Amino acid sequence: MSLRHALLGLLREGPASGYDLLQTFKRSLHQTWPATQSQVYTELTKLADAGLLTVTAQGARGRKEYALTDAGLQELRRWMLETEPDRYPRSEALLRVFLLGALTRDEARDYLAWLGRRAAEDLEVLEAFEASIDWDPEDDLQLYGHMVVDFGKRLWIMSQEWAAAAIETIPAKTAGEDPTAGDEGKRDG
Amino acid sequence: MSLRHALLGLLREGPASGYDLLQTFKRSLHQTWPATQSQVYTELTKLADAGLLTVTAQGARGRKEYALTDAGLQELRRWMLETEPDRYPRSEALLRVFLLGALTRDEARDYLAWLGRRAAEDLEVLEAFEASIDWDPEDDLQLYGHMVVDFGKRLWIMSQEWAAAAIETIPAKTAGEDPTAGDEGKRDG
DNA sequence: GCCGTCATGTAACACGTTACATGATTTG
DNA sequence: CAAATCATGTAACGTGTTACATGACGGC
Repeated sequence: MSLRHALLGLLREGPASGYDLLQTFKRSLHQTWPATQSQVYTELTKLADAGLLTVTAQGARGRKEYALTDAGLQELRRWMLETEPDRYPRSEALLRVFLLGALTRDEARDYLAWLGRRAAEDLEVLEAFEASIDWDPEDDLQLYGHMVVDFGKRLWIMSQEWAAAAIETIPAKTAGEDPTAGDEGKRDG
Repeated sequence: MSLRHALLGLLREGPASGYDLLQTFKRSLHQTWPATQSQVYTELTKLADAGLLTVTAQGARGRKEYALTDAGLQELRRWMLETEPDRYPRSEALLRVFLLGALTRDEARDYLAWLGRRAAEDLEVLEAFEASIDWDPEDDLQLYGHMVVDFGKRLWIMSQEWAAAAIETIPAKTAGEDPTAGDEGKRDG
């Protein structure tokens, strides 16, 4: 149940509407914790019902501004300090590496090369983003946001190196390679 | 819908029961794609209904052995070749870094140090696992499994380096730091 | 005969995605 | 006045987790 706490965390910076929070998710949190419009509005209503947020203003077009309550801040801190984050992020890209036996070795090499290229693209995007901001270490959002960006950069660099090395470990063509033909690739025992 | 394809992929290696597949998930796939008992049995039934698997044997204690059908192999290859994996894995640990402003700077440093230690532990476990196996590059499961292990090792090494660097970027104590007291930490504009 | 492991299944609930539905305000 | 953007909400569905429920087989 992390979306709840992500919202509490963002509201710590000051009051905001569902729409505002949605923009924040799109702009800065999407690569770490994506959230849909539907989810955000529903969760805000629940959080307000639970007393962790309050509606502080009603603006034009039915806009509702939410603010963190004391109970909300306590709950956020409790979650941060007393619960452990999931140990392993679920990576679909890596699951596919595991299942690469379903493809020919050429197709497997292509997939790994593609992962490497995608990592390179993501790195470029992050570097451009990083360069566009004058990071102030006295501002919490920027201090910790920059850490997340740094993690991302290191991840994509590492991924490229890994993909290149992985391709090299695939043996050159041997006999009888055709995954569409069921089990014939493995004869041995 | 990746569990479906993970099961198809594992059954490519030969027929197996739900119980067998569950062991595989626990032993080798848990860090990449966790699956619960409930989920596996339910999904196997659905896959069989859809004709992507067939029951090839009924053993003792109601054991059912499933095998991949032609349609199943085709579906697996279609998924691997024609669909793209999610771009960003969802990391709760990283989300928390983003929200570290809710803690004091000392607490934030502790969290980052803890992440570093956890990465070190995970690296040790992986290295022990890697050393326990004599990886045969001609066996698909081992070839690609080893790639996943290598990715994990690089990830934990990178994570340790990142955590150490991140701690260094937190400025030494400044004035008025108390996250329990709402917004007072930020005065400025 | 008891315990551990093998073995499967279902029900309730939480979380996440997609699609639908509506309408006000601002800008050109 | 048309289009873009602001702004919220709900319904249906798919996926994932936890808990419950049951029972056979093998070894001691």
